[in-house]
Amino acid sequence: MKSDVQPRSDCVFSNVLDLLGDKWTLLVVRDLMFFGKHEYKEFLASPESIATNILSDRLKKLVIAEIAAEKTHPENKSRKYYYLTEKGKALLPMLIEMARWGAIYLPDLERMQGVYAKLKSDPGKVRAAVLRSLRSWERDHI
Amino acid sequence: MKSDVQPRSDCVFSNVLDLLGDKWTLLVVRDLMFFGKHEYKEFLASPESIATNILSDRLKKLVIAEIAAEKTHPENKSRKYYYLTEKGKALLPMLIEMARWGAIYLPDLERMQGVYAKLKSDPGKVRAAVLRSLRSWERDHI
DNA sequence: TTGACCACTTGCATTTTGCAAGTAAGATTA
DNA sequence: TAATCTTACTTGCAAAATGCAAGTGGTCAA
Repeated sequence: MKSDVQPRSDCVFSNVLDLLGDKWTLLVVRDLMFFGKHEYKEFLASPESIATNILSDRLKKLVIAEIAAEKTHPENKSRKYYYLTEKGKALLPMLIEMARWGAIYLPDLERMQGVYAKLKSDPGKVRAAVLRSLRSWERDHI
Repeated sequence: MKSDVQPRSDCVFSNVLDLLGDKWTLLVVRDLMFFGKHEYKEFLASPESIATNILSDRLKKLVIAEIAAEKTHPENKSRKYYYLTEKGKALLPMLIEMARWGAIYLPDLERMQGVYAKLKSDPGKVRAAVLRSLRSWERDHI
């Protein structure tokens, strides 16, 4: 299903950026992918302090784009789980390359040194571990 | 040299997106990387029809971030060449993974079929060819 | 000297972002 | 059962970003 945004052209980069090309969307994907965050308040608690209307808007767009999916919390109807679809998990290689670029050109990010070291030694392993963790959570929750 | 944008956090994704996370910046990088475009009017002619003030702004930011560089045209002082720095060329793996994601999830983009086929058969070759082309242009012009 | 070209800048309207307060549904507690 | 709390938002409005269309200044060629 298509986003209702009119594509600017039929270039793959343009189309991807129509979906993901803002400062917040990929941070939500990051939280889903790497930080085991699945609920609205967890995303709100990320260090960048996203605004509530922006978070709501981005989650909605990710669901519409089928990059993420949502389900009502099994025990508490006030809460929702968000999680990545296969389409969303498939963004991992791009995010890994983004992080590898950052390892070289943004080396001083204190919080990233552990991740940078792992990416340097075995990016394949990082990828496998992330996917394993995502699937494990889904087995338990979906 | 740092951008004058205050980072939102010390996460690599957040920092990269502070530089690149809008709809236009990576399209300019795309034109530099893949389409042999080096001048302002060439970027203006891309199918997405970027606004002149936005293009100017994004080129300036790419130069400040040292992702691109500029030089006055050797024969005509009214014109400028823009080209990717090593830092800019190093975005290629991320762009390749973005395109590979698009090959799976945005398969119907008519303009992309040739690129999709090449990425499928030999992404390493694509990468090498792009870098070769960039360096060749630089030997002739910088 | 004039007109064309190129790379922008500018003023203003529109859109997006983000703040802060508020709302509704559901859960918990007294 | 009612009051309070929690959660996920929505809303109104201000600020910032985007983008349109016109304009500007420097350079070049005729």
